[in-house]
Amino acid sequence: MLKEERHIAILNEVALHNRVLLLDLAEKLDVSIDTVRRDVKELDADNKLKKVHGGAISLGFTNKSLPNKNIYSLSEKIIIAQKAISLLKDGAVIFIDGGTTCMELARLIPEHLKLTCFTLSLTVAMELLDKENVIVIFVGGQISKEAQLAIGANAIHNLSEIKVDYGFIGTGYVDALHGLTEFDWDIVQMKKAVIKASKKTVLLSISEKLNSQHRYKSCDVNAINTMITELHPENNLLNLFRNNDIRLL
Amino acid sequence: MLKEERHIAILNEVALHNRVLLLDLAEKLDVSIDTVRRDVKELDADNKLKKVHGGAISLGFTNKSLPNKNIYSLSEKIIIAQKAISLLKDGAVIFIDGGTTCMELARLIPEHLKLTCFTLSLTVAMELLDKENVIVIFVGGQISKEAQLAIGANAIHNLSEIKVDYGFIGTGYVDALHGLTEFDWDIVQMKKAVIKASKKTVLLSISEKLNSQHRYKSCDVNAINTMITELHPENNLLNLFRNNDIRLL
DNA sequence: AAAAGTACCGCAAATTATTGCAACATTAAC
DNA sequence: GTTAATGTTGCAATAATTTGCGGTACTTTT
Repeated sequence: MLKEERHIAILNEVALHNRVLLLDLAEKLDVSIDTVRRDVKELDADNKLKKVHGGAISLGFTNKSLPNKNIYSLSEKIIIAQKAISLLKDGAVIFIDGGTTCMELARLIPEHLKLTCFTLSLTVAMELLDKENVIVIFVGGQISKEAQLAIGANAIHNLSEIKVDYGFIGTGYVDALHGLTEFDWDIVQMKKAVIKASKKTVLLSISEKLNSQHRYKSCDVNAINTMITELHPENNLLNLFRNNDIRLL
Repeated sequence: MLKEERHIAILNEVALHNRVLLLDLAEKLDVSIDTVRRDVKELDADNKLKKVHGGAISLGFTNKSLPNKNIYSLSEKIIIAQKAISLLKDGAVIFIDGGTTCMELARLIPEHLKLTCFTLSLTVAMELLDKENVIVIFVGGQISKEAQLAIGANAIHNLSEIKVDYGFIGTGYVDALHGLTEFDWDIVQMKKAVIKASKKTVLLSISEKLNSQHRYKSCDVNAINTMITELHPENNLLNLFRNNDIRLL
């Protein structure tokens, strides 16, 4: 077998599976592992793939995670944010949660829209400062370093004194049976307070989070009035959520 | 499973749920927890995520990396901030105002110093998040778009319920005769509330602001306990302030 | 203060890489 | 056609990396 043939075959495998073990390649191509190793080394030098310990990985696969600046699943989140914005009319009083999806919501609020926005999130508040027609109210309290948002008794108390038209929240995990769950106890307390402070609660979640759960529960799914994913409302993945009186968007 | 594969999988999980336990990762990836720990350590070193006790959290849009704007008279402000920091001891409870000088103070707080910091400023709060030993409490309220800090009745009321050891404030204008003055009525109200909430008030001001005034008055100069400029305390420019019982630094 | 959970260190085993070398094939030159 | 030069391949010895485990130190929680 010619070297060129092998190179093409190797690139094929990598393109197909995103990753390949040298041992598998050696077996498949029926050459020694040393040869495969040398081949992969060359291909790596030519930037055709990335050689790693024990195998090779497709460039596309690795590059995707390199630009860390980019928000994970940004395009899906933009779809979600736009659906959420379609709910809003001038004069609405809303709450915007933290998290990247809610951040997109904040970012995509149109300039002309007149809103009053409550938030617990420093970054969301910063983002909203650019919106000429948005009144921003930060619900004070101790700031969680990890989540970059206000938590604690004071924040909860402050929330207890308001009632917004829409509360847009994210969640760490969501499951039709187990409801909205989180990793952090503190965060759960905040979600509960937000839900209580909202006439209508709108959940923003990318579909990848569906059917996952963690230790602490924020609420049941039917505590949510509207659920927005990047999927079409009729999508089969949402079937489990169709039973409850949830509006799917 | 290749190491790179795991790295990508870990970043996915972190991006998806913001936070994950090492134990969960170990189970999901079917490797020992030591391996996951080492992986997370590497990813942390590469600034792909943040490793925390027991798990990892997403950098997300945490990566503030705000372009260090050209701050006017930065070197003077650094001198002032360092003098201010010399007042602080472990366990102190302080308030930090908005403005670029106070921002420098926040930025230059040493890592080891254990503080509880109240603030009205979004940017100061963001800056303080990086300080491991600083508890950050944001005094909530409506956010002024220009000043990027909380103003209004709610914020003032919140301030009325606290008493900090040191209140570090800036001012728009300062004059020995006319005291501290501002351009904005709203801001003056906040300064007053901060002074009331501080056992000792420390004014941070570059010398360029000395002997200037504007329309609304926050307080008289002798309402200030300590005044810090970039000048040596014996400098003649400070003569007018030496009369009052102000400590010059 | 005690207990549980977590992190760090060093070690040994397993896996993978590298290197030098010999065998073989291919190419080029005479 | 023969020879020398070059390139390729497989092998073996050695080096490096990776991984899980045990012990210990450190954190957090109770």
